[in-house]
Amino acid sequence: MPGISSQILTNAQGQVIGTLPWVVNSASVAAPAPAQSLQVQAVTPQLLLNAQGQVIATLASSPLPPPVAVRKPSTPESPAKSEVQPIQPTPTVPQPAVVIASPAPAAKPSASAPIPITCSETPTVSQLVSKPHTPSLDEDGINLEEIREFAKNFKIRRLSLGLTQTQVGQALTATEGPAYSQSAICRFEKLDITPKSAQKLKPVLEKWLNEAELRNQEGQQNLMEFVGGEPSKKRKRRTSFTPQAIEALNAYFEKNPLPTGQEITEIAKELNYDREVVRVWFCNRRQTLKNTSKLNVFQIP
DNA sequence: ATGCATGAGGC
DNA sequence: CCTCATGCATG
Repeated sequence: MPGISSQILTNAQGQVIGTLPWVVNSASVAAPAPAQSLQVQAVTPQLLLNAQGQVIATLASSPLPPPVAVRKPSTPESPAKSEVQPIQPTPTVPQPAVVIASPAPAAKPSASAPIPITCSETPTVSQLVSKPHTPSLDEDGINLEEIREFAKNFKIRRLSLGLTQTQVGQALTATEGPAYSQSAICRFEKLDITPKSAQKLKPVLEKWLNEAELRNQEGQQNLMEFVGGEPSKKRKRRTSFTPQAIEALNAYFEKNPLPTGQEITEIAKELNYDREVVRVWFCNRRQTLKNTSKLNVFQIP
């Protein structure tokens, strides 16, 4: 899928509110406007990137258009059905012609600075008062909002590049640095992981994505090549519990999510499953509960 | 997208 | 044995 790139529109919070597909290296401009192009005529937003290729601001020749409908670029392979849903118009204030997106989420050790230092001018009341940002840090000082923000952003930008989770995973393992699988990408996007994991993944994905977007602009999409299935140990075949067993296990779990060795043995015998399998089931059950009740709380795609 | 499995680190 | 971070395998 060469030549396809997109322009990303962001609001003051650096949230992506839309993407504009465009043709990069087409032979000429003689071609009539793409049939399915958006109706954002007259508006020619520009992207301002920082050294890391991050979007730090967008320029619009006129007042920003009303929430632009996102056009889902057809993904090359996976028939992915429900990948993107319309982006809800972010509850933000009127957009000026020049909006400065989130100040490059680079290094930000802890909470945000108290009062924004402005030029030698006396701060206005609104400046002092408007502190609407509730960083909602978690117990470990992780900015959950920022994570959610990036996750949402990541998915949109990934799709804009026409990449699947699998491709990202492969590319990620191909290039240097931490490697992650499709599963990891999926879980990150839907925040089905602990805030800690998310924060660890974020920089990796961020870096990779920026590089991918750069290559894409340069036409070369040679970021993907390779992928050799290496020898993998033989795994135990995945156990498939019967609906009845699941029901029983859940019942036991409700009674006591942390059964003792004895109890596990009994449950295993009762349901006629390998003891170890039952033990792992409880472990996974507990883990799932934790993961789906953190960053995740609120969303339901 | 998720369910079950693996392995490291910690009591 | 548990928790955690991850991934292979599967519906």
